[in-house]
Amino acid sequence: MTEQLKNHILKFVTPPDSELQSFLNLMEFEDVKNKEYLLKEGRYCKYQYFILEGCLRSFFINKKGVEKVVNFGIEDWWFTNVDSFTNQTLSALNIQAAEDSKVLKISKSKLDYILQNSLELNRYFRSILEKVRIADQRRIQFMFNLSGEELYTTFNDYYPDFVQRVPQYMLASYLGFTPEFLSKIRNKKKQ
Amino acid sequence: MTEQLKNHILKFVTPPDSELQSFLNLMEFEDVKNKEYLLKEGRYCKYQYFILEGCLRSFFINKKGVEKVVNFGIEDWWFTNVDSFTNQTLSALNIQAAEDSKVLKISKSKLDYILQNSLELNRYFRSILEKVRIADQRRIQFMFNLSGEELYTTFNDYYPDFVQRVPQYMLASYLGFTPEFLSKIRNKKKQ
DNA sequence: CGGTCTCTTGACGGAGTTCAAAGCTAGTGG
DNA sequence: CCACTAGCTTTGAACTCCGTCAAGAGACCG
Repeated sequence: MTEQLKNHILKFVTPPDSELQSFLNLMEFEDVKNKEYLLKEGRYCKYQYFILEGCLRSFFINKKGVEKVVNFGIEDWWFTNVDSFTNQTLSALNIQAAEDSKVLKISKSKLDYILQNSLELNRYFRSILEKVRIADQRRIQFMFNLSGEELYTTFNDYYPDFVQRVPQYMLASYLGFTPEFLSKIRNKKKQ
Repeated sequence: MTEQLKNHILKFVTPPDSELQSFLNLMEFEDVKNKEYLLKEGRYCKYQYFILEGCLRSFFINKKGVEKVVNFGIEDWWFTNVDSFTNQTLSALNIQAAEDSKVLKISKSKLDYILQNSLELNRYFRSILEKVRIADQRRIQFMFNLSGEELYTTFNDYYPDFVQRVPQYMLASYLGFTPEFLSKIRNKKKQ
């Protein structure tokens, strides 16, 4: 079950076997059905999740009562609400399964323990954060630079198979516009 | 000169003195005047910068020839183009001083060397990345949730003194709209 | 004092939203 | 196996926020 995470780690760093094993032993398995919640707004985010299969999303409800999708995560991605998890503050976000999913999770105290001792696992999580930061920065750049239609086609080109996996209204929300508008973009392209 | 960086590090971690010193010894000082470039689009981003005083910004020029500000950095912040720096790819961004500034810089190879050996400095840079990730996530949430006017007033409330430090057109660009529109927001508030 | 850089103002246009209604689709139970 | 429902997507008309363009007014710096 932790074999998949082990392989992921070994793509980035090569920790001593003992360190790696004691880390993997701290991970707990969890099976979540589509639409189940791993975190609800107003609670503390206790875990960081490694997605084995399926898809998670984080979102909040804005003043008008509309869901806003902040992030998606799929296989081999780490997923959490960084803010609530690292600062131990109340979460402004929900985390929910967007498909039936299998995840590994680890609590903050256990992760902290590991990161106080393992050089290589620090390097691993630092690398993960670097990648995520690069993704966030690209996303910000795209949001500034592209029209709604361009955002959609760009996203479609980058992740052609992912687009099939989630409802259109979630994708629209993630890209920053309404489902109605996305529908119009899609139908314009057909002609 | 490196005292300020040392203090910053000690707020997060407590590395052995030898590690800390050898790290600080690798930092190089640079004095930049307002509007000087530390990185130009199409080049490699060779350095990560720690800002001692002043203000840096990163930006790109979009298809229409308009400057888009991606980030600002001020005293006690690390600043770089993560994408170009970590992946050693050509930079899509410029980094420019937005005020007369003093910075410390370190090259990728030197930083990598440090991070292969120092547990505590790995923890430091991981913490920095966590903070930065939290900021990016908040920014994405704001951009989705708030109108232009709300973005401005929110930013104004968070960083009231910073708003005075940069030209309005840079701030408008950073917030994702035009200087004309910002001007209209500001004048509406006066009445 | 002259020039460049920055900010303001107004008229117009367009990308995307809102609201409401209807059309699909898949799952559920009888 | 069909009927029903709930959730998702489509469509269209009116509307709004913000961009574009152009011209002018300040402000700063050599």
